[in-house]
Amino acid sequence: MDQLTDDLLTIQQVADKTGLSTHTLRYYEKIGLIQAVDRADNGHRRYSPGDVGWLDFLKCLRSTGMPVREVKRYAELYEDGDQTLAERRALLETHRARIEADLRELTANLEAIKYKIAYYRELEARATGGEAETLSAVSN
Amino acid sequence: MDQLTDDLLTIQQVADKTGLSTHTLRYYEKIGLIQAVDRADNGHRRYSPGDVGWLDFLKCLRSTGMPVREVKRYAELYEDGDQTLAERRALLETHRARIEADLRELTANLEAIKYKIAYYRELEARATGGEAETLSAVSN
DNA sequence: GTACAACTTAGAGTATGCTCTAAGTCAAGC
DNA sequence: GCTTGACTTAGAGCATACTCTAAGTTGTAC
Repeated sequence: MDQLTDDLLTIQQVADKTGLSTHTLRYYEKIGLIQAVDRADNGHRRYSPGDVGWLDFLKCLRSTGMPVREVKRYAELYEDGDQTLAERRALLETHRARIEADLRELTANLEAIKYKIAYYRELEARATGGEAETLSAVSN
Repeated sequence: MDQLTDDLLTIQQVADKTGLSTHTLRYYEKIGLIQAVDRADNGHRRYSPGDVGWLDFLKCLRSTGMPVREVKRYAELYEDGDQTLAERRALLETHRARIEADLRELTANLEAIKYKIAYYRELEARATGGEAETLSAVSN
């Protein structure tokens, strides 16, 4: 059970490769995030390189916060072929805008946290005897 | 019920100001993310400017993905006074590193999505008759 | 004095996304 | 021929974080 014909992978191999658990891989298939995967004669899943590519992109969408139902919509559009290209692109562009907004917010909040860290550092320095420049007050 | 003495705010005013729902404000207090808020004679909450400042920072921590239990830990340390400064700072620095990692991942995934969008754009252009440069293949 | 709106509580319910369990099949190695 | 390990299924369970409900109190406005 090591070298399969073609480049077909077992569910465990795909789990190792993608970082998704075998549970999650079956779950994603069940809810339609990935189309029915081919089976070996014994009923075991055999993932094609295309399946793995899709899973990689799916992971990218999920880890950037696209909700499962939207990934599912995207997957459905994909199955409907080329006539859905524009709609798929629109979906991705909406998501892209969301990510860019998230990045801006995350960056701004990061600055606030860095500022607080600097403030704490100053308080600690003062507590251990040193005298320092004063950052404008930020409590808590 | 408009102008209260001092700068104390009702729960609704704080909700409007912070964007957290009144439900969430009570929930946060119940689970210890914010210490017991002062009460008016009738038992209604009266939020001080300090409470609001803490809620703002709390929001910053939560929206950057710090888990509730960790925010709670931070809140507890804060209540224990100055001797917890170093620990609080350590907590924030760990969180900061997490945010920076998230930013890197988000940025990388954004690039992949932008690339896919560009690929779709090219396919669409080709479909409507135009001939274009070929981006190296990315399916799905 | 009664309607109304804003608040109070404890605790139940919901949304999202997995994650795990139980029972069973199957092929390979000893 | 029996153990072992990887797989299969349906469906239950769990983690996180709210979000809402029901029943009750209070204070002002008419």
